[in-house]
Amino acid sequence: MGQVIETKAKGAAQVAHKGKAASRLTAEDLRKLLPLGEILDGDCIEAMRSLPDNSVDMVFADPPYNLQLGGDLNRPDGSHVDAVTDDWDHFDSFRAYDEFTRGWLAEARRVLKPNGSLWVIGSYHNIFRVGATLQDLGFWILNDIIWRKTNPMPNFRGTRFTNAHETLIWAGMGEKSRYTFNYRAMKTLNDELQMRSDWVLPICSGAERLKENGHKAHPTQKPESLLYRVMLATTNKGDVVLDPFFGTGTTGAVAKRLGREWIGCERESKYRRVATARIEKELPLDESAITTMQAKRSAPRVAFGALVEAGYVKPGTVVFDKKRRWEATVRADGSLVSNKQDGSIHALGAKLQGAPSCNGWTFWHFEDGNEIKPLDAARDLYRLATED
Amino acid sequence: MGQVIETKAKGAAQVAHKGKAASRLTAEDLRKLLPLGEILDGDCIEAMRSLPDNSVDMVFADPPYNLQLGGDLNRPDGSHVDAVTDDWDHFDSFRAYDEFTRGWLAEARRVLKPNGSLWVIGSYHNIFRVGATLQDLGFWILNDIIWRKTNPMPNFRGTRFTNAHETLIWAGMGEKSRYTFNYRAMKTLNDELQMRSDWVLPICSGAERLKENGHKAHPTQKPESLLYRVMLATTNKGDVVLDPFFGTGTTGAVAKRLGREWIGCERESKYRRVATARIEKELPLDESAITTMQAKRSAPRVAFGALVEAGYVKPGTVVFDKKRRWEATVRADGSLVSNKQDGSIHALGAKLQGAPSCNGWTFWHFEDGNEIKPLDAARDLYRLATED
DNA sequence: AACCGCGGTGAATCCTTAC
DNA sequence: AGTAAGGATTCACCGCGGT
Repeated sequence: MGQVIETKAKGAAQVAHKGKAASRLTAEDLRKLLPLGEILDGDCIEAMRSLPDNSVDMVFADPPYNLQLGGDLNRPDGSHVDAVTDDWDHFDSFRAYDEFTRGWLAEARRVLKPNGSLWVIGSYHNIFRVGATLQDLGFWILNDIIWRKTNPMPNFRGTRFTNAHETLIWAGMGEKSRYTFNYRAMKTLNDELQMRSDWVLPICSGAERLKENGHKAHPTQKPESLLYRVMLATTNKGDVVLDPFFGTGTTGAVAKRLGREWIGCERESKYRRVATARIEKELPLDESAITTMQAKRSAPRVAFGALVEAGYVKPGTVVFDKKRRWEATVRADGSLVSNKQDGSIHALGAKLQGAPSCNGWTFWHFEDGNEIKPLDAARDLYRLATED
Repeated sequence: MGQVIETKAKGAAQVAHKGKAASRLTAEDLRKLLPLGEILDGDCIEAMRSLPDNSVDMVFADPPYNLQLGGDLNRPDGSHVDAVTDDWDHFDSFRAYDEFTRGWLAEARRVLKPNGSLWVIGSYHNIFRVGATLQDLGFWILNDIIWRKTNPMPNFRGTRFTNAHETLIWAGMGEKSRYTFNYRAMKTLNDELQMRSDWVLPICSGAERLKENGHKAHPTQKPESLLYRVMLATTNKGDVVLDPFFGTGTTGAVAKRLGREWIGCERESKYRRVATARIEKELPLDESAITTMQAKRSAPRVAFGALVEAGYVKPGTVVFDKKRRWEATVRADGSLVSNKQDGSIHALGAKLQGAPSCNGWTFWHFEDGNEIKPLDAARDLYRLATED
């Protein structure tokens, strides 16, 4: 396991196993021909060519996103944002990126078993192109999955919405082909509720983030929790998982832990080295432990603006404190305005009282019929109505 | 408002207003030519042809995505695309959908102002194709937004993840083009945290869901809260919003409420009828309720020198950063001097910190009695006093 | 010991106006 | 059109060192 081999060394095997011949081999024969637990050196399309047809159960791919970043970016405190500027993420045009995408997807398709499935992760920069291309190649999308990051990087310049998620596509080989989906495992993992298409997970940081000389070893290391859920959901124990963009080997580490076989492709020797050492250290779980990891459910935070949007509090509503010392009017964005001063329910409450802070939910009240209620009461109603 | 007109009736106008001629008209002239508050009858590509170039501030589109509905597909030239339901022919079906998509997106692009923006909503069936196509046409994606449904329909057969979200794409006209984004309003709406790319909103149900004879009037009616957030974020009061797939008029209803102008296209007379009645009943909010928190950038610009001239900050005043790592003295012309270095409040702050830039208004502080205040506080006072 | 403040950082298509 | 200057802008989490 973890051994790095040269693509070239598989040259002979490639010829022997390609084409229909492979289907005449038994499953066990086929498996013996696969470089299980190895990181293939070189361009992923080339490397995949060394693998036989119809031999892999699942492909997980984290391709370059083609970010097309502009100049430097600094945080409001002046510190510099460490961007992804590596050569491997640079393409000359959408066309060039599409060609690259079509190339590796076609190889992945050849290598996949008829009932295998494909996962790809990406952002809005590339995921629409990837999705359209894989549909063109005959893949059948089963779900798109949203990874909602609990701790994304903010938008420092206040120019757009915080980019707080990434998208994964899960696809089968065709409309009629079968695929593995461990429904019960997912439901158990999710407190006996069906697992949804949005997954709330933190980004990879802390001890899990691999470092070399104090710097991150890879700019885009994915969290193990993400791969954990992917594999638990759509592979069985002993299945073969191929990752064409292996990087620092998150896929390999999680596969080993969960008792899946793995094959990686990675052209940067530095990443291969880091991944090999990482996976070496990983210990397989025993079977009983595999089902114990539980997903945390977080209490939903409700913004006052959401109540306004949803009509629980109408713009124009007059609100006031309990002693009616101050009055304010609700505006469309959930701000309050009062006599030339305005702000959020919390900020305006604080400003008017001259206090450092204020809980607007309990400070401000409104009339409901002839009752006087705090904003908090409207929030309770909203939570009841939108509960999962 | 709410009147339904025939596309054909605009035929003459169409010729007169198309092309470069439109750009020579004043904004007010142009607006008079637009069918504001009307639902254009017919295929949306045809209907959009009746609108002048560069005349619309925002397009919100909820296109059909069911690839089996061949009857919904028309080529850009208006000709009908035969339904292709054979599973072996999915490629052709995608191609027809792409053609249709390219057709309406191209018209939307022509009609949009140079600094306008486009919203499209879809699911994994179509959104990847739409996203790739709009990139190909030159649109520049600003965000992809996830509408995370609080109450999605479960996956009854337990064969996949619960499809609990839809995807929206927000795009500007090009990489360099500007666009409207009401950052402060969004931050306020989200309790003083940046609005993220994942929006948690309930699906449209209950009293909001339009019914006819006890059955839902439209199969995919969108919640008003979704349109509310879209319009509040990316349009200003009085802006023109075009919806090429108007359906039961959620876009029109919310636009009217928020003081935006709207134009719809809808080929089904039943939907036009329902939408017209619905929008008729909608009441606009009054102006003060529509007002939202304003960006600091929109406040009149004040030179620091003006504060010195007016005596709000006296020459010779010692200013310092919050941690008192640096000190400087105010000179008569509004520059600062510190230990042989000098410059504007911004330039000197940047120089001393070795930072690429610095906001001198918030960086430098001064003593006022025994309080320490940022220069920004003096600017606020000056602005209040010199308000017109 | 537990808590607090500070510094660091993460797949990011991240400014606007005047001259 | 290009350049220079003004000045607006951040959330969650982790580790460390001091109290």
